Amino acid sequence: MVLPRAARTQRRTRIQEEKEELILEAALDVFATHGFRGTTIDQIADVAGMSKPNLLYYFRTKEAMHRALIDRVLDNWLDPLREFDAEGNPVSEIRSYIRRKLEMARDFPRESRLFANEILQGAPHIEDELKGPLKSLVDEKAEVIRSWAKAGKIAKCDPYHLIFAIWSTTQHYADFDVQVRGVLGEERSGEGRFEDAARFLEQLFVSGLEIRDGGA
Amino acid sequence: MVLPRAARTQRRTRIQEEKEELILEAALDVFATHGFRGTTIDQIADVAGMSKPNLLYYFRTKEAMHRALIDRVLDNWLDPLREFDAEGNPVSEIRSYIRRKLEMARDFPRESRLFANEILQGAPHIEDELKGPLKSLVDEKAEVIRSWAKAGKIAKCDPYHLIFAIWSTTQHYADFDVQVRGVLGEERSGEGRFEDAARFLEQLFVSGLEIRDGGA
DNA sequence: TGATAATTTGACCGGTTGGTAAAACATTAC
DNA sequence: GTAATGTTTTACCAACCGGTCAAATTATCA
Repeated sequence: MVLPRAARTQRRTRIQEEKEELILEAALDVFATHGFRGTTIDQIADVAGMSKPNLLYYFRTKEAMHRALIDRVLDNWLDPLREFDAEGNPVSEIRSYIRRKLEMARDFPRESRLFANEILQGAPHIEDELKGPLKSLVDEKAEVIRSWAKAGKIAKCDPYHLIFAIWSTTQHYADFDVQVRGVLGEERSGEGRFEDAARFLEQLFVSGLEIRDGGA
Repeated sequence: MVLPRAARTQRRTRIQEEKEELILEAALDVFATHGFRGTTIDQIADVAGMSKPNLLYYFRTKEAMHRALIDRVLDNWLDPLREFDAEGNPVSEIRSYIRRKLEMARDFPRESRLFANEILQGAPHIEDELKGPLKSLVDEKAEVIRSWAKAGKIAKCDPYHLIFAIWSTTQHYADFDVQVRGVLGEERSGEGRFEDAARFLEQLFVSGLEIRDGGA
């Protein structure tokens, strides 16, 4: 038989698993920097070190590769938020959420950029996920934050915009990396910038959410 | 004569000015959502309501359109930071900088996304601007912020990362608009979200930068 | 009005793109 | 070993891409 992988019920051979991984790795590289439409199959094949028809044997279309990547990334992307614990100490929960997101920006910048590209271009492939699972999870965690505020453990604030602020500030170091490095200059563009960012952001959010006399 | 606009020394006709504007308007639409490589001249021509050769009469290449847009946007993009006044009151300067950036995200989302796309894709067309004029301006303003901190007017913090945080949180509402609206749900996706965001961000940054006993 | 310059169009071109067909080659199962 | 299955390659195609050209049309102005 000559059916490509997607048509089979079960993953079979070792070679399949390896090649699919190799392809997705290459595809991540290219999609992350050029977006869906700006990416060509030839480019991916080139990075993966195989011929285009060979690549198309494993993923029948460009869409299929993109979808496989998006599914995987979206899931990982939400992990740090899932860990957000309602029972924990508010300040340290927020602090460690920031730290985890920042680590992801540092360790998986391509994944972050793939996601950013998708959203920037109007999320044509993941609108349902945004309005479904993603929204549900955020709703749930927003409720946790709201209850902390109500209990007087942190300052009153809109929990949704708090989450947006944590997302944007942390992902900025992956998505806008070129700009960050351009502005910081060569001498401050080492990995140390992530520690500086962590220090700053923890300070900002922790003291920004501290309860004080003037409240609200 | 039949020389396209770029070759002429002076802007001549009314029709030229109108058409160029029309084209850039259309190009902004398309570039902002598909990025440079993902955009086709046909698409732009279509949105602009003219034929491709006609469009190419005004801008000889896709690059030329993109460059014209980028130049214009980059300049506007920096305006709010330029207004940042060393002599003003620190807290209200930061507050109004946030407000201005948020207004830009609300009123010029396509411009923000064009810029974001360019950075995401590695800033191939504006690397020089990033390391030159942009860096210089940020360096200058960072020095102002540092002096405020030294004078005890705001909490000590890394001024570069403060600026990054303001950029990312505000632009988030333009660049990640689909996601923001998806998460907030239909009922909170009106223009009111910008006011909520402003309230939240002003609170976050102002009290996050306030001097307190345990200070930084 | 007519001459001149500015604008618009349709037909076209070479290169690239996403994807296919079929056969050659490699691997595995018996 | 050999038959069946899985993998890779070569050759290809139709559509699309950025861009050109020359002719047709329209605006400008003496």
